[in-house]
Amino acid sequence: MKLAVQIKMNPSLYLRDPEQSELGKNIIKHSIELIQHKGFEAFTFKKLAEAIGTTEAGVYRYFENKHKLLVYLISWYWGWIQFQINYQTNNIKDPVVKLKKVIALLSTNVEDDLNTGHVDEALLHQILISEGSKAYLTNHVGNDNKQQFFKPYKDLCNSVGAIILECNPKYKYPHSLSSTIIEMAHLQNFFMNHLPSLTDFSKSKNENQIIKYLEDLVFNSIRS
Amino acid sequence: MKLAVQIKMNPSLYLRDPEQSELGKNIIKHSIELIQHKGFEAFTFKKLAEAIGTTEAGVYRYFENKHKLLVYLISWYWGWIQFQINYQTNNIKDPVVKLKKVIALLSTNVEDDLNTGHVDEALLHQILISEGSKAYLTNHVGNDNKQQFFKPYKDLCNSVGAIILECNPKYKYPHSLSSTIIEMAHLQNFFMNHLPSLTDFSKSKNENQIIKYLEDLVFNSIRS
DNA sequence: TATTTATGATAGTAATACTATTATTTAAAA
DNA sequence: TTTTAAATAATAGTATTACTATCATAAATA
Repeated sequence: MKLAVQIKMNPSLYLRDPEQSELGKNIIKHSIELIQHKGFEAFTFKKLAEAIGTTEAGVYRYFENKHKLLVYLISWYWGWIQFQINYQTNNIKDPVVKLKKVIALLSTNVEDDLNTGHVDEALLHQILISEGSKAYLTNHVGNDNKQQFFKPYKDLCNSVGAIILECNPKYKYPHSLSSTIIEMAHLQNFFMNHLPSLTDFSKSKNENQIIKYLEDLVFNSIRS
Repeated sequence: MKLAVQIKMNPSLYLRDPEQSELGKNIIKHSIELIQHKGFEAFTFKKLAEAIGTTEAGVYRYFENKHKLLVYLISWYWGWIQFQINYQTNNIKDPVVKLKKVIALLSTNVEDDLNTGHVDEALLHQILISEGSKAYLTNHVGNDNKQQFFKPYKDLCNSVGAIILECNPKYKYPHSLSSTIIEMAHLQNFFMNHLPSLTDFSKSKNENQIIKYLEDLVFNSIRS
């Protein structure tokens, strides 16, 4: 039997639930491929429709615009990562070990999760690295936030913050450190591959170095 | 006599040097105001032309497209910050004091520098917070990088990295820590104001807390 | 004074980001 | 099984964006 992982999505992100139809699932699948390949700026609903074999209007029936589609994909990813974290740290007692696991999960290039048919998590991870911050770096972030578009991100930030506090209940900046870990796991990866002189990982381009850097950063802060 | 600060810009960023004419200076001045006010996505050359009282074609004679204009503004800002850092840490011997000064300069909301007539640094600082990462988070980052568009950022990262090494010559991640400081000085500020639950500065919304957080993060790492 | 150079005014194009309409297919309810 | 509703396909159309091109005029320079 297939263990179907279902991520609960905020309904105000879509007009029609893409999980409920083949066309919807195709929109998700191909938008991930296209955004990853062309970049979010060059991605259009017309190109998406062509890739699927439907029409522009068909896509608009599911998503109001490409920004909401991006936020949908990103929310999905955070929900999925949250699930991975819960699952993989479930029976770990030591909060330090737990936090290391979280850092590794956030920094490692993901493999496609076969439990989620139409979503390629490896590509989605790449989208998060290159496009993730565009979800909130907009003029309408306030409105989007009111509509709870960023709840999965905030929830994740809270979970990680809680583990940080388990490590050291007196640490003063659990949320900021948490958002720093999450953002830097992605940004140092982007820099490593595209602007290597902004990192110290230029030669080997190995994500394990990012993990070591983040562990060094995080545990020196927490333990002091 | 006026101490005119001139930031040397990469000529491949523009078609005609905007510093050399009134129209050019107006393009800089009004683009800063418009991008800050409307956000980069909603900013267009047509709106800019209307604000200045020229035509779209007039703007296109100076900048090939709005992305290059954004990169121009951001490069200008990094050049200016570099100058501020050099100037304000000039006679400081202690690298720890120097690094604290750098953190403060990067994190503090800037005042308009009256030595630079057509550039409002306070607004430009806001642009860096909200739009800064869009300069490099594109599909054409490789090409842009080849054309040296990000040199001012890299130079800054190197300078800060050098100070970090002065504090502790054995520290392993000077560049990554440096880019972490620079990015987080802006991102924690954005979060504080727009997604406060991703930070621990929600109530007071005071940038001094960001400075304290970054100092804690940085010096615990360096000194260990 | 002649001539280069920058600007202004105007037009035009291809692509983007949508909205609307109608016909057709598919699936669910009666 | 028929009726009805819902989803999709096909097509068209609009306003805005992101440009390029042309030509006249004003200002600066040789």
